[in-house]
Amino acid sequence: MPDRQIHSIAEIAQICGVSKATVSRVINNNPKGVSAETRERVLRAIRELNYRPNALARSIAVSRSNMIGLVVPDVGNLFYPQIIRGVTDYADSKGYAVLVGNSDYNPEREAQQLLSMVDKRVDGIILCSGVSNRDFLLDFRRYNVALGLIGRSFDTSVSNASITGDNVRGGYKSAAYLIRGGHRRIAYVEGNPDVSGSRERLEGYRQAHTAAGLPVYQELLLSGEYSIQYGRLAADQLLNRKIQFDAITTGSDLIAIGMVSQLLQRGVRIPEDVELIGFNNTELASAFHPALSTVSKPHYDMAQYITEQVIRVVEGEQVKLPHTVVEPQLVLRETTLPRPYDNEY
Amino acid sequence: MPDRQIHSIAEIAQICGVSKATVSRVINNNPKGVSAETRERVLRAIRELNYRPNALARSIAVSRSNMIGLVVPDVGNLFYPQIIRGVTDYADSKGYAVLVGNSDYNPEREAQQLLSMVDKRVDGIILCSGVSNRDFLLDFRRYNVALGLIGRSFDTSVSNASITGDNVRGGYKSAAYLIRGGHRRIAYVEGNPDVSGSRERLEGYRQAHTAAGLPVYQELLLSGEYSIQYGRLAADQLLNRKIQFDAITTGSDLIAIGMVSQLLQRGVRIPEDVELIGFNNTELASAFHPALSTVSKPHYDMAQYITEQVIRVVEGEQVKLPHTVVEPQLVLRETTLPRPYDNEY
DNA sequence: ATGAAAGCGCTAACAC
DNA sequence: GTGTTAGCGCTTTCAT
Repeated sequence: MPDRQIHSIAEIAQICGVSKATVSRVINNNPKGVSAETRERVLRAIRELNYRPNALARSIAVSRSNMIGLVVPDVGNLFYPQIIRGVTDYADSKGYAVLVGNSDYNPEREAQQLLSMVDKRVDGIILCSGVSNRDFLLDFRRYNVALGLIGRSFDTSVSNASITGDNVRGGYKSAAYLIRGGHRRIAYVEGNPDVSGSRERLEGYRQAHTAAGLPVYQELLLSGEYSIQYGRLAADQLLNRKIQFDAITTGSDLIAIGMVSQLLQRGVRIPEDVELIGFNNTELASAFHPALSTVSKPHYDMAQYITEQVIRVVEGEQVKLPHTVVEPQLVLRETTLPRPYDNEY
Repeated sequence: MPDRQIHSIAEIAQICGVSKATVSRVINNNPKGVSAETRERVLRAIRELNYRPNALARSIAVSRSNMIGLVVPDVGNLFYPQIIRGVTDYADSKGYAVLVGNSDYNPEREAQQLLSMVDKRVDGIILCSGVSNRDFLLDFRRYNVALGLIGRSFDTSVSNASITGDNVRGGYKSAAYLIRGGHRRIAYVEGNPDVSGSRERLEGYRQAHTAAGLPVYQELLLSGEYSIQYGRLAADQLLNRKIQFDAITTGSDLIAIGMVSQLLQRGVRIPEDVELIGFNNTELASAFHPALSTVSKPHYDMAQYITEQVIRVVEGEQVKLPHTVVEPQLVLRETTLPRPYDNEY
């Protein structure tokens, strides 16, 4: 059985008959201050003993952990893989490890996760469409960790950087497209109503109606959670309560999938009887059958972008465009009827 | 602007006029060794200064980080949310944070991620259906971190615990069901062929054919990657090459979804013309239209389970059932034709 | 080029 | 009940 040891810089130093400082220099391959031959000797010892420098110890010495925290509502939700991948990819490319946590759309849990990451002294945090209120976040800044927001825009004072889709515009575009198609009773089905994105999309939905001089019916406004299951439930509710509707916009592709699935099962034809538009253009939207019409944003890129910004502030670099909002695009597929559309509104 | 400071135990000690040891005692609410009033005084200072103990410093002092590492092939793949959620849930409940990394099905990348977690001195690692070979893993044990494997079974010497579905049985069951349905040219479409699960499922597929006295045709064996996109591609290949097939088993629901999607589009009826069975019973399988018949395993529970085991070894507790394999179940839905089946083989 | 020593923020053994 | 001290594994300043 080989030696099962984690060695320390002191051991290596002793073995090579040099000081810890010297070993430290070669580890961080400090270009100067160590002769070629000692460097070689040290490197050999390191290799032979399979020595791995203790990053934690290093972190406390330099007050820099090279870790960033990522807190999302629910890593189990099929919307997040893109985000997580974007963050891990960029972080990894810059030598940062990423710590993940779930907030479960719960402000207390979210605060808890955020603080737990502070305890671990992450250099920066990426908070995904949080439920935190402005005051908490503002206060949170006292901990002096770089904070990036994705999917939510506050005033700029609460974070170092943020990127989000324009949810109002997104809600507007999908509703407007349906209105233009002649629909007058468009159901709006949202996920968690506490999330700011939900409220913003609803606002867009309202604006589209107002702009067209149409009323908004309270009974057509549903909300629950961002899941396939809830989509099913919502479809059942609409049908069971015999609420009349001729089209649907949703706050998530997952909800959309659940609804389509259930609607179809109950004999409602899509898009002939009911047109429907999802949200987010996840991988699923195009694969689903029928393929979902939806509102698209480049989540992976957005995740990479916010990670870049956060790391920039960590490393003291200039952050250009700290607060960005991206214009969502309507992607028309099979759950809507074709009609001329040129991204004109 | 409020103070933006991270304080240290020394500051708190000084402010309260006590020693660091005392502050340490109250932080770890060491029940004995500090009077009620000093405790109160210290707690107040902590609260007022918003002091957060440095977990990194603590980690190096106690040689325990309360972090566990999770490395999966691709956090962006829709199969992993369940796993990640299972791991984070259990870890969180026990006070552990989780570090995630992608291996991209690449042995070098995987080794890199594993070592990077060693550097961060995670207490344990959960490796998800890795591509590492036995020798590497065996050698890896030198670093003395608890290792749990999910989705892959080696001989027990390379890990402290493991859990996996019985892929051979899974492959067998789906092929056998199709054979029993009278099919004789069953395409087998896999993801990354380097992953052990792929080979095992293929083995099951072979066994089912052998048991029925049927030949296996090389041209019906495809593999690529675990994605919707590859499923589409595979469907096209089969069709374009005019390869005759009357049923399909796949190594992943994602591949299945891609295939169904493309097959339907090209006018192949499912299940009338071609029956198809997915693998893993992800959330998508039941939501998809038509709902996927598939092979099911309780991934979330498995993830929780392996995390529990890993944490047990970290905490020096007994690990019962360290190496577990779970029997997969055939779940029949709409991509297969109904016929009597009682999980009898 | 190399080493000694102090320091990072914490815990723990021991003394009082 | 509380303080002193050494130590965890590293970096870094300052000598030499």
